[in-house]
Amino acid sequence: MAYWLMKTEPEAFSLDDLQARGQEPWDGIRNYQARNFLRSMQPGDGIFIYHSRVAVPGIVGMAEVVSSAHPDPTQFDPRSHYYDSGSSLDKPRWDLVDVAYRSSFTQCISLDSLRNMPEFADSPLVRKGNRLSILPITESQWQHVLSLVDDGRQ
DNA sequence: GCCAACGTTGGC
DNA sequence: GCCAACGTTGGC
Repeated sequence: MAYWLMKTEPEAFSLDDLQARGQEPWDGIRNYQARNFLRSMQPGDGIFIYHSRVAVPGIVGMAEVVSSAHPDPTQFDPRSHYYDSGSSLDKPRWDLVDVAYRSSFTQCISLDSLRNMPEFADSPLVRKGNRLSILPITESQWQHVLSLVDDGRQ
């Protein structure tokens, strides 16, 4: 059992969209470090969903990994924005996992507040210029955020 | 919308 | 294998 944080731009795909669909293949990851994290995910792992490129970026709710990593089909589709001509069916370069909606926080745990939590002092999440869209969350980070939303979780 | 920070690409 | 140029991310 491990914990992760996944960023999304709500304008493209929000936590509400995930809630509406129930479950979604998390495609389009095109960064090797993020892909390697995808590959180490297991069904049952917890996920914080983070909204980026908004007025108040932060953790907005929770999801769960419901599949292990498998090839991202968009890499093979020339019409896809995520097409990768350097990838092939027998040697796929990019993977995805399926993600299921779990809950929405009544209140966003903002990046600003995360910066003030000792638990997140060493997290790449709060480092300037960080561009990792998937990153591991420690047990203490997970528990701490949960403790802040315990009475506010929907 | 701007732009700093970063990862990737490709010429050499 | 270096590194400039480029494209993208994401806070602001």
